[in-house]
Amino acid sequence: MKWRTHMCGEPSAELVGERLTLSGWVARRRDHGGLIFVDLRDGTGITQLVINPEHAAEAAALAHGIRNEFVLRAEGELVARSPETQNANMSTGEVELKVELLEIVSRSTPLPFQLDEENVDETLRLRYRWLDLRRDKLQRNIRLRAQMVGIIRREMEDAGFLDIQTPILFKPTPEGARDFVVPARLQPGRFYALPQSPQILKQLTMVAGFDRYYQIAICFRDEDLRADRVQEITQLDVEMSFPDEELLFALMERMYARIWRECLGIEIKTPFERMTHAEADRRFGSDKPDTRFELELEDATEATRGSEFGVFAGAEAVRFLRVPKTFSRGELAKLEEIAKEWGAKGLAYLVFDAGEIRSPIAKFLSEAELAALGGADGETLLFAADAREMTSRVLGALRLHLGRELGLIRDDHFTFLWVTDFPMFRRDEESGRWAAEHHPFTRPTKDWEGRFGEEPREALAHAYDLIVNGNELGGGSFRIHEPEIQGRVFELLGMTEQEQRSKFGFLLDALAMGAPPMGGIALGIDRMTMVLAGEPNLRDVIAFPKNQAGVDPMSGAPSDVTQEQLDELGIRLLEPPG
RNA sequence: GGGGGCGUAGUUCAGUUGGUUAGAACGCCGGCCUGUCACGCCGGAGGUCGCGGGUUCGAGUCCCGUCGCUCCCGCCA
Repeated sequence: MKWRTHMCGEPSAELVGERLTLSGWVARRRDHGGLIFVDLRDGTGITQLVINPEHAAEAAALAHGIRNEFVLRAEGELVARSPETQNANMSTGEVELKVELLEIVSRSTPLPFQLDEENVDETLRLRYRWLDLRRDKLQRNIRLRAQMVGIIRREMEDAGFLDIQTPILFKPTPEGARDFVVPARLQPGRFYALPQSPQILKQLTMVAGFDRYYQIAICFRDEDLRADRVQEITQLDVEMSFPDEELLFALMERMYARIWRECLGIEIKTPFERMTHAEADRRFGSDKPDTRFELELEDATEATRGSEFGVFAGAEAVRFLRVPKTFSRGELAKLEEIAKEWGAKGLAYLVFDAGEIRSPIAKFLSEAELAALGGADGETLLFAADAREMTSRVLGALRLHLGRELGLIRDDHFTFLWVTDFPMFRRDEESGRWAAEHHPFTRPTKDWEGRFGEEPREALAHAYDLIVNGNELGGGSFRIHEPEIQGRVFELLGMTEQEQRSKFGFLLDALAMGAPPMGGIALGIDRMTMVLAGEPNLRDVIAFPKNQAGVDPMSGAPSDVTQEQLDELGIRLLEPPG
């Protein structure tokens, strides 16, 4: 006995007259008392079964008891539907299976939610994830993800990269995100950490002479969650010795072109556009600009240097957006609210409306200032005057908001962009210390190699991000392979020599024993799938995700452990779990 | 850690200025139905209105607290 000769999405006019066996789930049953119709579904599609008591009395008797999501095996002849009974909405709508033999393989209790219901509570969906995953959209997303990962592996293998696995139980890293920590029974009182990234390990594979490494790696970060953020992310991790940026970029571009071609049937333009971080910030107020629409930032710092309007005169930077629309008072209030959410103290504006300027600040601006700004009728200028970084933040956010609100974004487009020459360091607000913008193993650009320590604020890194439609897909850098440079970076980040040894001694030792120049990239597989599927919720591209509190409503993880387990690990809880 | 939103039947939702027995659709159970495809028709069961407290003659509705979920900020090298 065969479970099936075809999948449920396969029957077509060409198979009419053949004897088929199908197995699948009951998507719907329509019981007419005599005739019974069943929509039988598997991962490939749906075929209609017709059960006629005159042809198959036994099957018909059985079929009255069928309910949604039962698993059936049906055998019969594939027949053409008469023209008036064809269903143009189904790919298999010209045919149906005239059932002769029917078997109920598995039954289902009534479902906790209906599979065709939208907006079902997410906790409920996660609790019964096996049902949720049967739904069209999730089937599509998860299959798309698998297809994409398949392409990635083939491209990486074809380019000569080796899939090398790195450990999941590794060493706590002092910087970056909070570690997930795992107690080590064999070393009482000591802990492993789950890797936030295989960064150091992949560098060591380069020192070890493997030359080209890749891995579909899971990375763990114990931080709060968001719609686009989970604790365990999957990334394509890549590293090469004697790196060549053009080669690396070209490899990624070829890979993405193939993914978009094979998964979506879309030809994307290669090579991707490139832009320095400084340019991205100047033009778009963002380090991950959405370049699907124009609307760029303009600078009025010089033009308003001696302005009577004190807010402009006193600000480190005065920048603005020139929006091709006149806004009402209410709309401007809304925009101001958004600006404030992002840290602005207020929102100054000039509305050039029918020959007049509507603005509470116009009276403070001189003819020369207004001339320099150059507003045309029908335009609104929206200003941010603040520390330069804040103007980027506020106007960058407003730009995105307006892009969406005014329908400027072509959402059938995919614009890929390399952002290069990132700053090497940033000031950590809390500690006042320097922190690595990318990670502490990133090398400075050639220009800054000898002097990054003198002006850390200005120093540029040989680091790059890959952006699509304003989403960061991932980023990479060329690494430091000289132990002395690595030591200087650690020092600048505030690490004593002793700390360097205890935390990264093994890396420094490795770099001191013939380390090749190296560089690579890491690209988020989850986010890539989101973009590819047009899916705004990260959890809908992950088969078994956790909720925002890091709980899996299906299994109940994380859960208690027994006292024996705790004793074995030498762990005592300060409080019993709530 | 902070802010916004939500919580009523198995599910998705409605529920008026606080007022009789809390409704609808789908699902479920029973019956009828031979061309449906969200099949149709008739009947039925199903509710701790998240939980606790308060105001009131009377609370799903108002107030306070609490829990859960969700979105955002912080955080995420």
